[in-house]
Amino acid sequence: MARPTIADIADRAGVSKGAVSFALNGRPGVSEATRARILAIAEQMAWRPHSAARALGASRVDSVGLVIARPARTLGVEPFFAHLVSGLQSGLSAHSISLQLLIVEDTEAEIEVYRRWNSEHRVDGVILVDLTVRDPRIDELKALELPAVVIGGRGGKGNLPSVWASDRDAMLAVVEYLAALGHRRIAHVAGTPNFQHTQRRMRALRDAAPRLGLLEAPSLATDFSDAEGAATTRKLLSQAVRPTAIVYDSDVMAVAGLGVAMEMGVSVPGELSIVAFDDSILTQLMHPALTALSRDTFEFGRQAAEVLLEVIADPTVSINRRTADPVLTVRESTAPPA
Amino acid sequence: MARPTIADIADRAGVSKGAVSFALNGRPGVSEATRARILAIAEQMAWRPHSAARALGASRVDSVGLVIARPARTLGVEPFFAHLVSGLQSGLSAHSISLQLLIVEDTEAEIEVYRRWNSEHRVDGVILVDLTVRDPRIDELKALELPAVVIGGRGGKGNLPSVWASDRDAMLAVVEYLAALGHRRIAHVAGTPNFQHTQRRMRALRDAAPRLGLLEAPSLATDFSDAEGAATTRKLLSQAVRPTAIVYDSDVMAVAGLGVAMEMGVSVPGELSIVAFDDSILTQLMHPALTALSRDTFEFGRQAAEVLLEVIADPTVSINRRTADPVLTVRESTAPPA
DNA sequence: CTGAAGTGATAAACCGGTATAGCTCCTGCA
DNA sequence: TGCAGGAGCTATACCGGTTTATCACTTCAG
Repeated sequence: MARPTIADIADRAGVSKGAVSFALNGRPGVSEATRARILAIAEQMAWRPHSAARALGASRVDSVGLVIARPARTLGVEPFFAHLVSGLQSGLSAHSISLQLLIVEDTEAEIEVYRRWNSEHRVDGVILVDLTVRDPRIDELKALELPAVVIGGRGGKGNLPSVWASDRDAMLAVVEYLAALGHRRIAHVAGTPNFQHTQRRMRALRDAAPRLGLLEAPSLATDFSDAEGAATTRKLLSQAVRPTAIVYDSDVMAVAGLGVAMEMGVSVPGELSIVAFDDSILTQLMHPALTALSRDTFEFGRQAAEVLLEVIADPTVSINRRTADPVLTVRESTAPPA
Repeated sequence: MARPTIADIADRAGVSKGAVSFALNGRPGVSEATRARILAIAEQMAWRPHSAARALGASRVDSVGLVIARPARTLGVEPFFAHLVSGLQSGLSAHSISLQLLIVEDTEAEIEVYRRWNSEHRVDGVILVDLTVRDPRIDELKALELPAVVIGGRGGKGNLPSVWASDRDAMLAVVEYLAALGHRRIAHVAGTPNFQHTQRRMRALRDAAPRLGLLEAPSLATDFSDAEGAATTRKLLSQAVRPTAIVYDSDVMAVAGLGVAMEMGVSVPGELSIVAFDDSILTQLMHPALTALSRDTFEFGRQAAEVLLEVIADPTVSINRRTADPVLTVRESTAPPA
């Protein structure tokens, strides 16, 4: 037989389709004896639910979506997303729910995807990353009534459920460590100021500067690319009075920055300490290896999956789950200033 | 109205459900006038097909799958997959077909996924990557009668449709260039010998060695990790007579190798030339920047999508499409030997 | 003028599940 | 003895499309 249906099982067991459905879904309506018999037959016939049929009757699809709106070129190098996706899948597969992944060019296209997914009933909910200030996606998702979980920051004004770690505490951990080493001129090569996480980091640094007695603590915006990371570093190191430490908002930019330092003959960590705000093989392969802030992105994804499933089950709940803080992994790129 | 169905459209247009279905799918059975009227109403009501309903009646799901069996840690750093996925999606979205992406630990789990997808009718076909020698997936997919396209090599003994570039020609381009520079001792830090592409590269080097007058041209197997790449490099550079050039099967290993050269005081490209078999930001960020073989992975993915759709439409066709050869991007890590 | 073929449509079955109303026993209690 | 109530199961409607059998009507050839 090509592909058994519950009707086939019902025939074989001498019961009705309904009874089989009850038995397979573990809901009351059949005796334990009958249930066991049906389950045994289903097992033996290697029955699997037809996902489309199930999605048609009930209205869940057992599938959630993740849209990433970044140019693929940037993506390739960001270990963040690969780990996130793995974690999400690990959290979802326990409930045999699949993940739809889509990479698009911009937020506009991303919103279009949500509309389509929603109207075609392709997903039960979505995961949101890279929240921006006054993010248009929030209103859109509210309007569509599509369950969603925000990753990396609280759910914004729409108060969507979220899974987040404290960017503020992370930034504080970094600068407090640098200050303890004796650094007083610390620069911050930030990401896109439009992103909320970038803003939180900039604010944390600005707030901490007086308390730590920093003479200088500028945050410089970039587009997260290696090119702008390098350019910004070049500018910083060309000043009459250089910073003695630079904090980069991503591993890619930190690596680019290290390249500039070498090119300009600035020794790391002798004359300049470098810290990356994200850890990856990239930071470990460098010479010197870079001190970096490591987060458990896999676990992040797993928790996001969990929260999303709760939200799908009950769209009224509002969860804001804080995850473990990132930890500073000290390597060779940081030392007391000369 | 929450979500219009074809029944709603039929009501509004004063025709039957069947007529609406015919009109929307561009098949005969309705007059041009009626068709136009129905299409206008559907448009106005913002109707979208319910994917599950469609999948139930017909037996296509408008969704294809890609399973990657590699540890997520490796994945993050491989730009290859991000570009491939983007390319696939670009090729698929033109036909509004979605991509199911799954990352699993090993081939066994991968096969399990194919079985599940097939029995749950979740995908119309799949893309296969990292073909191994006597790959068990081929027989499995044949048995499941699940349309599939192999990426990166011909379809193996099962003769599955494929999209590929010539690893042989690529390797020849690299060693011929190195030989032309004057190198006679070239080592090859290869990947997993279990992978077909690794084998093809090893064979190409071995075959070309006599013709190019190479004194030495060993291929050393690794697991593609940065750790083994470094260890193998250390061994090569510890020999009494060192190779003057090393070709690495991946960008990550090449970077690790460069690190070892620096650590051992071997100047690049002065005493050692380095070539990476894959290009990425990684190779560009190094100092010196690495000479690398660049392939158009995005285009690769796009073509694979195209071929897969053809195979789904007609499972009997056997396409083996060869794509553009990779080109050697020369940077600072290669020079004539001392 | 009749029969055959073709056009444009409809009604109903169907895909594989889920949800529900209702039926048949059996048990317990007044 | 009678009846309420629940357990266990069946029959059937339903989800939103696609597909097929059928039918009314026109047209055209013989």
